[in-house]
Amino acid sequence: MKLQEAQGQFIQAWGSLGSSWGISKSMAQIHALLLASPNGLSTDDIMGRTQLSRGNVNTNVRELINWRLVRKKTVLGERKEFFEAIHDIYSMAQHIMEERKRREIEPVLTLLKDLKKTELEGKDDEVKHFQALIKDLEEFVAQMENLLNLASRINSNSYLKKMIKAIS
Amino acid sequence: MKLQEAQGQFIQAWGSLGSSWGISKSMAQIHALLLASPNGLSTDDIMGRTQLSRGNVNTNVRELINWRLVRKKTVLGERKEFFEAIHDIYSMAQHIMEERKRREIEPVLTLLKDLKKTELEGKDDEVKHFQALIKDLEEFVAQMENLLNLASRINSNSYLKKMIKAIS
DNA sequence: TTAAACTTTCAGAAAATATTGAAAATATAA
DNA sequence: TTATATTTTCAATATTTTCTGAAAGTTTAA
Repeated sequence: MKLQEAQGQFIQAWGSLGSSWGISKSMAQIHALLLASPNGLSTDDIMGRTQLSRGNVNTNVRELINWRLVRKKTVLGERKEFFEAIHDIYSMAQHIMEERKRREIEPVLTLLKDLKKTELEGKDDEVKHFQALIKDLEEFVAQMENLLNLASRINSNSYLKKMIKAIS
Repeated sequence: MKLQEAQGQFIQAWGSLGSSWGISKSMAQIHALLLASPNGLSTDDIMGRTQLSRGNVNTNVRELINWRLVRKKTVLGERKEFFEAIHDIYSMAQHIMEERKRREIEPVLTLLKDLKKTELEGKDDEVKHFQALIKDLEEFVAQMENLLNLASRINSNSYLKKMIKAIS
C-alpha cells in the first residue's frame, strides 16, 4: 500500500472520531494530516491533501493552534507559514483535556457550586436527592482531575506505568 | 430558589455539555432530569418537564437505556412505563466510557492494527514517522484503558482514592 | 512605493443533525 | 371481543453546524 493511501485512511478515521466527540471533522482531519507529517505543511499543502477550502483550513489551523496541538513554523527562505503538530501523544492528550475542561466542564462546575450554596424550596426528599447529586458530581470531577494529573505523568515515568497496570 | 428552577438550570447545563461532546441535547437533558428525580418518571412527565415531543422523548429514553444509563421501571397498578436513571455517578461514567469506546474508539483501533500489519511504500523517513505514530497511538489507548479500569475501582476503594491523590 | 505573495474574514450555501407530530402498532382492561 | 391507553415509527421540517470562496487585509521583496 502507498503511504499516502494509508495516511488517507487515517485522516478519514480521525475525522469521524473527531465528529462523534464534538470536534469539527475538518479540524480533526487537518490534525491527523499534520500528525502524520514529520515536517510541517503549508496551507496549500493541507488544502491539497484534505480537499478543504482555504478558509476552512485557515480557520481550523488557527483553532488547532489555540488548542496548542499545532505550532507555526517558519522555514528559512520561505515566505509561507508552515504548521507542525505536536507529535508527543501524551502532551497532545493533555492539551485536549485541559482545553475541554476549560471550555465545557468549568461552566457546569460553576453552576454546581452556585446551586450548592442556594437554599432550595421543595419536598424534603427531592431537595435532599438533588443536593446529593450535586455533591456526587463535584466529587467525581475532582477525582477525575486527580486521575488526569496522574495520566499526564505516566508517559515520563515507567514506574508509574507499571504500577497502574499492576493495580488495574 | 424553587427546586424546580434549580433542576431546570441543571438540565439546561447538562444539555449543553452533552451537545459539545457529541451527545444529542435532548438525550442529555432527559438524562439530567432523570438524574435529578429520585423516583422514575413517565414519558408524559418527561415531556412536561423538558418541553420535548413524545417521539423525541421515546427515542432518547430508549437510547439512554441502550447506554445503560437508565432503566425501565414498572409501578404497581400503573399501566405506563416509568424510567429511572442509574444514580451512582461512577457506574454512570463507566457505562458512558464503555459505550463510547465500543462505538468510536474500537473502529479506529481496528484500522491502526490493520495499518500496522501493512507494508508501506514511500520515503523511508516518512514511512517510519507514520509507523511510529500508529505505535504511539495504540500504546496510548492501551494505557488509557488501564487508567479507566483503575478509575472504575476508585469509588469502592477509598485506599486507592487516597493513593491517587497522593501521587497526583 | 508597487506588486506579488500570502493570510484572514465572513455572508451565504450546503450538509449534517435533531426534532416534531400524527399515524400505525401494540398492549391492556373491561 | 372492543375500546382505550400507551408506545413506536418515520417522513417532513427545523435547527445547528460546517464549509466555501471571493473580497479585503496584511506582509514582504524589490
